[in-house]
Amino acid sequence: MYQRPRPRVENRARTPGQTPPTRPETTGLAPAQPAAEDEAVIEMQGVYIISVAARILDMHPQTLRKYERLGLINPGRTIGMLRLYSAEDIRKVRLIRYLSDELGLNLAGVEFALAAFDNMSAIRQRMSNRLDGIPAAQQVVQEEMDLLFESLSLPVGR
Amino acid sequence: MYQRPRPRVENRARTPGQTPPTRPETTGLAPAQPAAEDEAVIEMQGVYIISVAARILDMHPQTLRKYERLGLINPGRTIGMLRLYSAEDIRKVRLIRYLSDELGLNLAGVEFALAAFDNMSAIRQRMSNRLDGIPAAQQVVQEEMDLLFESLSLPVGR
DNA sequence: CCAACTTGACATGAATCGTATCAGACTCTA
DNA sequence: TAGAGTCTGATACGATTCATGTCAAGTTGG
Repeated sequence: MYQRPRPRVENRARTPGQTPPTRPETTGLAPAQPAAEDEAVIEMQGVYIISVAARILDMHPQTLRKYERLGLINPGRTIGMLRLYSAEDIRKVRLIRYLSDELGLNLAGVEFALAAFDNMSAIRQRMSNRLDGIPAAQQVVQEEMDLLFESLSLPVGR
Repeated sequence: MYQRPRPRVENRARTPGQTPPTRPETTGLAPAQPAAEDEAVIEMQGVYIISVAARILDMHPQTLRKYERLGLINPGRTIGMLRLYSAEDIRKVRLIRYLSDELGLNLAGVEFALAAFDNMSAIRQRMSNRLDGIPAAQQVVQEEMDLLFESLSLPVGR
């Protein structure tokens, strides 16, 4: 696990379009601003540069870069190529970490699982669409596919 | 990969109920009988003790024991506790090997994938049952779930 | 301006995996 | 019944993977 100098989080939610906050990504540097919200509580809706995302996730920036290199995540970029992590990206990394740390999957397994989730979501949508005129059947599919996702014992919020 | 002394396979298909053939499981011992059928061609319908199963699969017996210890497979047993591998067991090991060797999953990932397959199969069956009175919907579910399984790019026959 | 970012390479320690071996007891075929 | 083969359980090995860490040289942006 990425070792924090102090259990502190200071990144505030920001609206997209603004310039990202610049903060050191290296270890050992004390935060310049006091924390206002807990990591597990903050309502994320902005975008963050890699050092901020790493601090939110309590992971090493190199780990995030590696995930991107492997195609597991796809954070946006500034015009100058700086990585920008959205709330969705953060959520996805948390899922990756869950699959890796809690379930013990290696990154090939994580890739397989993520692809399976995507395929399941897509098929679910396709079935729902095709059953548009049969509400009863739509209901069955919704319920059963919900069960299927639950059976994978994933953390809340996908 | 389990290194064979010679690329030879001599196990014949046997009907269940008969006593299993006894053959050395250790490496370096030359087969006592010449091969009659190719591994990839034989129609398997019998049960095999571990040394024979290992030879069919070209894997080390210890690997098969480890898979069982991890709950990945569940070969039957003789009254005297000798492992008996059915054709279904052999097929499952081949799937495990595909997930491991070709897709690069570790054993935790294999376990996750196998469980996901089982859950998908079960949900598919449940949906089909619940849509018993709506053939059109049943058809949709069958087609889409087929697509879902295909999307996992598994080797033929599961 | 200059701190923080970029890419790319390389190193480390811990963990995993398939394979391998050993000991002592048990099974089952010939 | 002799003995080849299997059983459980432990331990060990080299190769590989993973998260982390560091370095260099160049670029971005408050």
